[in-house]
Amino acid sequence: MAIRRMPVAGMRPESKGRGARMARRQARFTAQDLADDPRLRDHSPELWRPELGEVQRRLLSSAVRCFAANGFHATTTRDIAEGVGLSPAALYVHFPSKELVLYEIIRVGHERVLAHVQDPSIVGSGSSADRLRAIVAAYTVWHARHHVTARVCQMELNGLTAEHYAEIVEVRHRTNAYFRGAVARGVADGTFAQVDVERITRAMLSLSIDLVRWYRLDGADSPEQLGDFYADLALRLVTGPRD
Amino acid sequence: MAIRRMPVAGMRPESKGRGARMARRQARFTAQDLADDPRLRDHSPELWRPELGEVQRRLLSSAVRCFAANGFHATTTRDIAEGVGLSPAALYVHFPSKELVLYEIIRVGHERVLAHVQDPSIVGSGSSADRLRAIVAAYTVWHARHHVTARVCQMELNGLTAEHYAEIVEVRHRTNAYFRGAVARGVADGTFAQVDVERITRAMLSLSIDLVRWYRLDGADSPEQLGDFYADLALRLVTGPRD
Amino acid sequence: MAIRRMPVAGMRPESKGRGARMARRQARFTAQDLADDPRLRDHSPELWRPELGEVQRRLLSSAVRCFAANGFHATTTRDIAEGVGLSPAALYVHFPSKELVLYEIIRVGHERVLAHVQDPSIVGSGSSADRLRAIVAAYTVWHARHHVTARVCQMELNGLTAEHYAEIVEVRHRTNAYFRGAVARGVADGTFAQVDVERITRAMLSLSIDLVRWYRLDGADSPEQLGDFYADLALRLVTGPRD
Amino acid sequence: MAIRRMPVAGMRPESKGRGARMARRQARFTAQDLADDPRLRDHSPELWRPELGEVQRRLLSSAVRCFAANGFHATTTRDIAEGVGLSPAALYVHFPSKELVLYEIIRVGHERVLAHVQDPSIVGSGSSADRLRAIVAAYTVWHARHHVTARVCQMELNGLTAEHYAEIVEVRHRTNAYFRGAVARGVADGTFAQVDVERITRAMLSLSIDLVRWYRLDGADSPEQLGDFYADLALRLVTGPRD
DNA sequence: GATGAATGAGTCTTCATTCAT
DNA sequence: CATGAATGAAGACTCATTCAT
Repeated sequence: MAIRRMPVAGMRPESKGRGARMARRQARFTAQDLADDPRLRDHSPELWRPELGEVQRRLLSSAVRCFAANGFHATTTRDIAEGVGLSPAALYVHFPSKELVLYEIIRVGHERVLAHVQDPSIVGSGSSADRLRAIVAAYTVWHARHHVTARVCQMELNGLTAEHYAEIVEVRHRTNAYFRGAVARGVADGTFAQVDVERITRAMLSLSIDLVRWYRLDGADSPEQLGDFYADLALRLVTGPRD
Repeated sequence: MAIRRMPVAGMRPESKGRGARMARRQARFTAQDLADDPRLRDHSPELWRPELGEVQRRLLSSAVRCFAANGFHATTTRDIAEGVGLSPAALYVHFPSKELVLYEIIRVGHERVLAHVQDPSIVGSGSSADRLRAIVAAYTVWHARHHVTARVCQMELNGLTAEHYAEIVEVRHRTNAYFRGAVARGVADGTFAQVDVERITRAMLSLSIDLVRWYRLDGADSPEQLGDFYADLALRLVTGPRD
Repeated sequence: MAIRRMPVAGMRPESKGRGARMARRQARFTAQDLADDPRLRDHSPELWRPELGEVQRRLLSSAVRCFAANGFHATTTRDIAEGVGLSPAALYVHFPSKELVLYEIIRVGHERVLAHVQDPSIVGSGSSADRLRAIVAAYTVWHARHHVTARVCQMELNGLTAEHYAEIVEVRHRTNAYFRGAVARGVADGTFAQVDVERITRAMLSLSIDLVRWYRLDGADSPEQLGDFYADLALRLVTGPRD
Repeated sequence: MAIRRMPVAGMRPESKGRGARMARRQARFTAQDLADDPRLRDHSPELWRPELGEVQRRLLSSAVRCFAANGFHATTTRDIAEGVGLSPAALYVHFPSKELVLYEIIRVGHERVLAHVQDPSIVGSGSSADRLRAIVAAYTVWHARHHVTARVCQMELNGLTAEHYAEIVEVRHRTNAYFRGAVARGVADGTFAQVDVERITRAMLSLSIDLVRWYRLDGADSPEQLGDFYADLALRLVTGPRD
């Protein structure tokens, strides 16, 4: 359950470094390292907006891997471009800046999660308990299935400009409010115990958010299994203290 | 429950920057900004090793604020030094490199948590339930009381060299194993339900780790209150599904 | 009488730039800005060699405006091409390089001035005074009528390659010698005072050359009026000090 | 009287280029080339503000030579720094940006000229004619003595930001108004003919400004000789047409 | 002809780090 | 101890130019 730097432990990136200059440089993973890393498999290719071009979508996927493994600030435009076999300058043919690559990733990520948990075909129209189950499961499944992208969405927010950051925070507020509403409804209609809605909602979100630190598609749990498990836990959390 | 960039929202850091050049730069918070930010209050000064000098400890506290607010890579040695009223070169009188400042913070942080949750006077020698309660509460209290430092410990691991990273991972493994043991004991002795130890332990840790993203000392909950709350939740998680 | 950056003062070019990245960039005027600027009206379209195609001539006119407003080095091939509604690559269909666009402008400009001041129908065959009058007026009129092009001819010489620069210098030498001859003749035949021919010639040329810095077609003087005025001044300069 | 690229004609900068990559690059003069060029001798070292440090003043002198020879945009920060034997990064220890180096040069230059022509010990309190003589001579002497700096002041204005440009324009307006006043006074008191004050003032300024294109300290005229000569011409210009 | 995509070679600027004082 | 000055090594981004379509 360790927090790990995502690429394969034991593989030392500096072993492939760009020469002596790397010596003093922070060890980092190159696009080469990342391309084949099983820990960085996720389903991001299906995420990107279809109106973007092929190269743009591949650049986004490369950037997601780089940002997830090394962080936004430790990722160079060269890293991103090399992940697609292009020169650094090519990035600027498709995106106006490195920050806008990050913004596109984070914005789309946040919009997709929100849409996913609000999807009527998923949420259904059942009881408060069923509804909460569905929401938590959907949220968890999304984060697990797209865990590499989700990691960037959760951990690289400080690479955004102030303006873009504010926009993302707004989406997060809406998502959080949606969760809080689901909990509050169950409390109001007596399905759940008289829990502290704010604190309980926070805890539920924490569970799913934190999985971006450790989840792997090739691990023990499929996204759906983990979703079920966390949905169970969520229900247990809104069950008041046993008497 | 939003994730926030830690310093006060709405305060535009570049307004105090080093001149026009800052305009184009990624918005960042300077030591000045950070010194007075209520969100960055934590109890880090009591953390540092007593054998360190006064200036070293103040540099560590400054670095913690900078790393928490802007991230390791976006923090300059000037940022850290200015937080103590020194020049960048002075940092090197007290630490051999910026990375070693981070390492000192993260290492001490991890050791302190581990020591804290293992502290016999805290854990006691009660039942499996009492023991788990105490451990979760202690872990949570530590993360809340030192949430700024804890944020660095959780989120800036990729600023470490490979060697230092490996050392930290080792400590984390021991901490996680300690938790897992407490859960496993309760399951073994029948105090808890037959839960999936691995998954449940992970969930419990997630709750406390994730609080570094949003906790503030001037918020609604004191560290102890949050510790109690999360200890309650932990117990509820090891209670099997009610039937 | 100020030297001005040619486009309308107060118009902030970056407001129309290529996005946020322009902010940090040296303020420049885009082809859009320049197209409608009354200060950049001149008669360049009639200048270009008729054997050039329509698109080539329009590219030259666009380039003249860009070079005059921003300077050769601060003008991109994109700027030039956009002034004609084409992509940067299209420039290379019509010219082999950006430098050759500049060279074509400057060479044609210099040849045209020389031809103009030597035009027998203008210079006539009158007295030394009439001849000098005519030459100065013609030189001035040309620079005023084509002041945007002339500005490029006078101020962007250092954008040329060494070879092209040398060719242009040669034409300038001939032009200057032609002026010097007209002054010398009047001195020799007693029409003018015993002035220092070299210094006086330089002064006369300075007057007409410097107008490229401030002249506008929509200003107080028409090219012909200014030509008359400077011709008067020239005669006054070759009149020795009155006693 | 040719306009020349300032460094020694015949010396081809690319002969010392940085290798094959220079082939396609615009030929430029390096700091090495410029250091010993007799055409680039001027008196700039005495110009810089005394509160600046030694290194800052030497950087300004180096920058002046580079900007004069190659233009602001074709000058790299490396060029400037190498002229003082420093690395490119050292420039930023002393100036916050390349543009601010230019601004310092141009601002000081403009302030110095204005102060010089307004210096009571130079202008005296004589007749309108004496006064105009003194002003024109002082203006000319300044431009000749500091012709390399003056060239930058006159020809590199478009390297300034919009804000700095506006400040400089304001100083120029004051200088021009001062000249205009001197002419207008002589016209008003009957010392001069009823000349067109605006046009005549412009012509007088043109003479002195244009000398930055061709003047050399090792040429035929000393600054004072040229000042006398242009003062004579100026008086001849304000003498009405002979009857 | 025209252009979208691509890139080699730079350019300004930053920054961790060193060192003489 | 502290620092001002200096720098090697990057890094984001630009741009003239090429080329397949």
